[in-house]
Amino acid sequence: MPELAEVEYYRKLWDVGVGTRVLRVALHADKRPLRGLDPKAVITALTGSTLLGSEAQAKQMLFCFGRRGKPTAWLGIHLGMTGHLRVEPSSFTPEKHDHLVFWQAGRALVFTDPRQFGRIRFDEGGSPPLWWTTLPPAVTSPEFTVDRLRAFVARRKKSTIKGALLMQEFFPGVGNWMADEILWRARLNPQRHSGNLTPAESKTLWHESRAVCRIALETVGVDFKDPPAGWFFHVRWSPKGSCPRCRQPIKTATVAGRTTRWCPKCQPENR
DNA sequence: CGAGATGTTCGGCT
DNA sequence: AAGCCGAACATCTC
Repeated sequence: MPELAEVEYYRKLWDVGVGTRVLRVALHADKRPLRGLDPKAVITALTGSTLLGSEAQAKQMLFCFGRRGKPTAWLGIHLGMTGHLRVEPSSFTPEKHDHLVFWQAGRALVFTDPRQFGRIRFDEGGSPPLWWTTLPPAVTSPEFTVDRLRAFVARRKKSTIKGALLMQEFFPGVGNWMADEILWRARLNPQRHSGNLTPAESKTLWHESRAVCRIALETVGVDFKDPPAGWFFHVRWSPKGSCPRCRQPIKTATVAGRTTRWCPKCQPENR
């Protein structure tokens, strides 16, 4: 489920626990999401510490823990394909897929991931870890310029545009449904090669990437409500959907290894 | 029951 | 040699 905006939504769910001490930690040390992290190090560092705050970037979340108001440990969570966060009462008992639980007074903060493609990271220290501070510029940021996008698609000329949009190194946070939404709005066929985009098409791709990320964060990211009416989002979950603009039946194919849907009329192949 | 699922990583091939 | 593709990961749902 989780792309850019869903990740932001889940991050905020744990805000109720910010400023509060962690009384107990439970984790599934031998399961995939912990990726071999030393369970003792995590439990020792976080038990008795206070959740100081959190941030989301791309498909990643960073939770800061500390003592006496000073940061001492950093927990990263990537939700993978099926991960999510939630809050339970303090009487909560973890089940099979609850890989990480923080009990505080009156509540439990829970990370669940049945398919276990998610990933926990953990670092101690006074400042955010390198893997966090070196994430690429957000699509919605001023550093995400049309010139950088043109250079990127030119370099990835053998990749389909759909494939390029899924590359986290340049489009951090964009996932399968957002990529389809961006291409539909930009009227670009997902199977076209990145290297064939005209300068004008690259500019449209840049513009729509930013619009989709921004609006998704304002809707899905705030309270998990659907994106606005008229978005491709609403028809792309079934092969029988029709284009919100022209009512043409949409097409389905595997592009860049992912199920991809588009409007054959609005997004023609033209090579 | 089999296919496919909103993600990443790795190995193999060009 | 960079970069693309398909398979693998582990489980659940339709």
